Amino acid sequence: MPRPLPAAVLAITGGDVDAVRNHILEAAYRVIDKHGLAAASTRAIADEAGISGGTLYNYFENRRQLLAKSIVHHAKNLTDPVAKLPSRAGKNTIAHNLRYFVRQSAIALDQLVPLFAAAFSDTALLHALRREMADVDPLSDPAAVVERYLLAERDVGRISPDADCHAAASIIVSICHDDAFQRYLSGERQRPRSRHKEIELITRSLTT
Amino acid sequence: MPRPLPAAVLAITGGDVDAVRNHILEAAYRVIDKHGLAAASTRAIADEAGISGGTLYNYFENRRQLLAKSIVHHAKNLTDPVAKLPSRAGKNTIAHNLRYFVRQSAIALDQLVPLFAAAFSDTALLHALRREMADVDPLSDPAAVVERYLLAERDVGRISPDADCHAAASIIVSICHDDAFQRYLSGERQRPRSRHKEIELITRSLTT
Amino acid sequence: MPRPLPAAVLAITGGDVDAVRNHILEAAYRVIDKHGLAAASTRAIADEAGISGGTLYNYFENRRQLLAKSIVHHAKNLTDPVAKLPSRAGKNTIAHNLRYFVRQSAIALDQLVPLFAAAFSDTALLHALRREMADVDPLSDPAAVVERYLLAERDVGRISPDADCHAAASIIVSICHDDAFQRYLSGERQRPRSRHKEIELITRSLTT
Amino acid sequence: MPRPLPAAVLAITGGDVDAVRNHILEAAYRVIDKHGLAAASTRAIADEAGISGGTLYNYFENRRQLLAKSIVHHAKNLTDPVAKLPSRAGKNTIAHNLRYFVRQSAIALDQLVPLFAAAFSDTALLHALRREMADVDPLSDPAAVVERYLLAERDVGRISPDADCHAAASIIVSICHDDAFQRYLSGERQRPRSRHKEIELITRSLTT
DNA sequence: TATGAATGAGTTTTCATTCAT
DNA sequence: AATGAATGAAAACTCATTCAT
Repeated sequence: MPRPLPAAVLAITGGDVDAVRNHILEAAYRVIDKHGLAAASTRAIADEAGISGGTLYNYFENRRQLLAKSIVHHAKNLTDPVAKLPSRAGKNTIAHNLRYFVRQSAIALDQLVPLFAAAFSDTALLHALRREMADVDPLSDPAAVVERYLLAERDVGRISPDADCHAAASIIVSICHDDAFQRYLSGERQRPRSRHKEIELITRSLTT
Repeated sequence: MPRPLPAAVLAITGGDVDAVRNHILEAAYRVIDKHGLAAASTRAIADEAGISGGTLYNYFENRRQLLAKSIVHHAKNLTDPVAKLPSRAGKNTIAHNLRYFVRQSAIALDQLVPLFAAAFSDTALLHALRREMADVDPLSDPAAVVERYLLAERDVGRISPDADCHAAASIIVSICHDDAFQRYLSGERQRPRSRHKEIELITRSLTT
Repeated sequence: MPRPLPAAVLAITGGDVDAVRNHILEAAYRVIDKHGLAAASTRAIADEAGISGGTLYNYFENRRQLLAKSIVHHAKNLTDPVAKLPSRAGKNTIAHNLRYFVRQSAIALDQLVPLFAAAFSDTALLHALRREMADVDPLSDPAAVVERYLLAERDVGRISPDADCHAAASIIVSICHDDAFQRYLSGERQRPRSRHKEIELITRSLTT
Repeated sequence: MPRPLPAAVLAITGGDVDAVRNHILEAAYRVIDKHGLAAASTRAIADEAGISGGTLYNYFENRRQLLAKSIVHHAKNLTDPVAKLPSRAGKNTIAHNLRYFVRQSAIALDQLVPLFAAAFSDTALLHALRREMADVDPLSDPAAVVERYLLAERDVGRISPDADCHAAASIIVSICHDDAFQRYLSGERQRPRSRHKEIELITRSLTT
């Protein structure tokens, strides 16, 4: 019973060690996404990845490390598209651009919130997660991204010089986070709220 | 053979069925609060309540329903103090009152966030929780409370007639929620952020 | 699937809690005796006892505690017959009585040696065993028993007043122990060596 | 593809098959000595030897055979210093020489006892061990060594002609064995007992 | 004839749930 | 309408062994 990876897994990974590791991380994500963290047993992850249970331990120290790495791995992928917001400064309206940000980050957050929130229930996993997150680039922090965008708008004169861009950015991001939590809590996979009104309130305060 | 409840439990509850049920719900909360959801086994809850493991099933369908009811039960208790905000309309400054709300709700949320977030890890528990929450009085929804307060301020003329009180209230609440999650995620039991700047941004927009 | 103990176990124990505990201790001993400590998994013990694996944990903290208690439980039973040696003082010959002791203790040691020796391989088990042994009556220590016998013989004048009864007793016991180890190590369940010659050497030294 | 052994191992063994085998046996002993038999996994042994896990199986049938050979290999090394006892005949006192033997063999036995006792826990390992021991030179048996020494003393007239040297030797060795077991069982790494009194009892019986 | 990843049966332990008492 | 022992299916993790490379 020992040897090669199953054909299906070999086909995907080419047998490359890093590719197998990623394959497992993604399998873990799919399990959490579909059935929740509580269902993400080593058995379930191994099944989803199409490998044997023992094989997980050739790639990861233990279940918690695997889950933490899976969560951060996914978070990195998701925050990338959001990072382009600052380059939109000067184009369209500010409200339009912020709505775009809210919409884009909703897509990412709908995937991330269940991951992070779930980790809250497991102290040890939360610790592992914090360890993994310490390595992530702080520039990709969404609040910083939004603030950079608003400052760019101020530079091109579309926001009043004394506007508090930091507070505004922080509000925007909080709204996104809370919306995502509410969406997940209420259950029906609803469309994100557009938050037109709230964005309008913010932009008005920035431009007057 | 059916025996009476232990003396200690009888003394507290008087043997009243609803009182026993509450007694168990509170025991469950204490266990979760002290040792986390993962430690909230039926055995641990029964021990904390001072009754036998089997007895739980005379009062609740199963462990998940018991936990969900316990979480919602506690959430209700916690939102009570916040409900008094509207009566502050006309006194002090608006920013002062909103800061008071943010401070008060942080106290409640620091207890609630771990409960809810933990439930996110368990799809079945999350479903049970959603079912229980459907029965909760929507008037006690914090956003509605804040909005009622702002409308009262508009009635007394301290807010401009065309201000969007709904959006403002919704923003305030989102900030509170997100802060509480961030506090828990970052790990150190920090003091809540005051959010002066953000509240100032909101109030300025309401009064001009 | 929950309830009563299997009929076979009920028949033996009458459902009495202490009887069930003893039943498990004896099942554990049988497993160790037949297949060695390494084979004494909780699964194997539960099977031998005719109960479910989880039930073990209603009676014992963990596998190690169960094994340690099983070993000491057995040791107590076995050393009882040996304790009668001192009452033989004055009857038959001394050599005859010592040979009787060697023969009797061989019966006990053939059962005990595998238990104790095996425990040597598991540091944690050895610790648990020492803890359990601390509660055993030191008067039942075989060397003390033999010495009491020899002193009794000295009192009745069959041993010279300046004989070193302590050293002699200690030698006798060492011989018994070593014989048992050798028997177990060599494998064939041989008859114990009579040790006539060695006993003769000792008795001669005690009587001249 | 077949690769050469790692440089470090080649340097030690010269690539000679028997040398590699010995290298592994010694690595196995070091692992058992440091962390106990339970920790002597193939992985741990391979790591200690500086080779790959699979390579073990080119030199040994299976883990059990490897361990058994390692134990016997080590036992042979340890009994060597003891073998010199007979050459001391005629020098010092007999008691002095026997005490020397008891002291020397304690050093060896403190290493051997854990090895052998541990093997007792595993029926299959015990079988393998017995098979390996069948090949060992019986002349190196410690009891035979002591007896040869005592006979030599008899030849030079320091022991009475009708003394039972065989019984005496056997007693001495038993004492050594039992002491070593007791030392290990009692846990504290104590100094070996000198056994003056017992040796005196024996020597008196040999010389009168 | 060295490698080391894959295997899967095996380990100990936990726990929600049931039901005879 | 309380009890608590029995259950057995899970859980995370280990490890001897194999064999394609």
